[in-house]
Amino acid sequence: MRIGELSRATGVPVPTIKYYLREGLLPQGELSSPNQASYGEPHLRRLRLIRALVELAQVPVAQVKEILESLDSDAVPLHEQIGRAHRALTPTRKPAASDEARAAATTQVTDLITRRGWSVEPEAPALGTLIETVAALRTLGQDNLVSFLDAYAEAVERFTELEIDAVSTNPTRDQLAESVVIGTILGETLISSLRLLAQESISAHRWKA
Amino acid sequence: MRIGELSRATGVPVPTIKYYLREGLLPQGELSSPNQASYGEPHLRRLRLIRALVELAQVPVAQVKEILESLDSDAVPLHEQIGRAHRALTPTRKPAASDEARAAATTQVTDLITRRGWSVEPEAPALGTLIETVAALRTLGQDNLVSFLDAYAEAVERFTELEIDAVSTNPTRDQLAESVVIGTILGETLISSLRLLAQESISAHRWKA
DNA sequence: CGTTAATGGATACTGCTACTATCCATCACG
DNA sequence: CGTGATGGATAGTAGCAGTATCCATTAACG
Repeated sequence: MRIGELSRATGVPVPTIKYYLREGLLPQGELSSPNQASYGEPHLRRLRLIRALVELAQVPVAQVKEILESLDSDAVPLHEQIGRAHRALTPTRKPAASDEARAAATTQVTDLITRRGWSVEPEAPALGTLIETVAALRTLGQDNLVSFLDAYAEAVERFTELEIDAVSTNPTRDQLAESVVIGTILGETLISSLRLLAQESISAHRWKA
Repeated sequence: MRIGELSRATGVPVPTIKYYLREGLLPQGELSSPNQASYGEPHLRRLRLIRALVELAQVPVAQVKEILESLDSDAVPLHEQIGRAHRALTPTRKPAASDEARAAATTQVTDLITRRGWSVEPEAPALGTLIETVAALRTLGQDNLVSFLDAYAEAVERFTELEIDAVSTNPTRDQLAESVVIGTILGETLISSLRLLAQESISAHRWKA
């Protein structure tokens, strides 16, 4: 397959594919002559994955690169691969909430984690986001929403477990890792759309006319 | 309150506040002289909301503006207000999936909606995203994840209902609308962090060393 | 009452991201 | 042999989210 066919098969413009090659998102094709390379099935799959992450899930290109690198490093254990992907997904945010608000949110969140028996290391990237979010919700006067933390956590735990079971049927380690990452990222887009639809439906029943 | 105090109270730099004023995200303060304006409690709340949406939820400034406008238009019915916010949140995406893939995804999604008895208009902004996501998942060979659509939908429906009940305790219509919008957007950040944590925990139990 | 610092308003500039566009020296194919 | 595509390099672009600068006031302190 040459670059043009790759482009036709996916709808991605040739210059964009060249850009992904430059950035190292897409591995180089095999060179048969100084200006002739051939791409295979893996390139096609990879390119589709890139587009799904960039377009649908709105993941920045730089982070897609990190995620793909974590997928390709099959020397490291699976749990660590997932950790890297998580880190790539979580922007390091400077603390915005006030100190008191964050302190309160921190205890609430750690309590929740203890209550659910989750084993989460204190440097988990998502922890900071969760704490800041809880703090922000309180500061914005939405304490009643915060009171659902447990309900959210339970629901999330339930289907994350389902998801990991499903994904565990993958034959090879590589495919398993890929499924986890795709599931994490596209799963989020999925859930978020479902949420909007559910909301629209409920809002229609409750408040329409 | 003058702009400097607003800045000190929120940690947002003065030039940034000026920028939000320029862009119409933040209403003008009351002018007492040609170069002296005073801002009140509402401005403070509004500014905090803007920062939460921009920083935590990563909503683009232009869309925050639309969302705030939908909140401020209290002449229109609540359901329509929510619809506008949803529209602001959903980027109009050009179809990326192949026609067959999208057709299949479309029937699957509409079936789901019928099954759940949701009332969703066909132009609902989230519908397109959901369909494209399902199509992408199939194209990427993740059919087993798609098989959870129903489980996701059920869980989502359950806590969306809870959420709306909670939010309905708000005394005024304005506050209700604001709560719905904050809940929709920050709730998503919340769920997404919880999901990462749950995943980390389960992955630790299952695959660590 | 004079001086210093802050303010509102306008305009310009910056850094970053995700591409596009252009060029050019090969190749492949009819 | 000519035409069009290719790989590779370099340069340019549009949009976004602020920053920076300037200016003519005005507030606040000593």
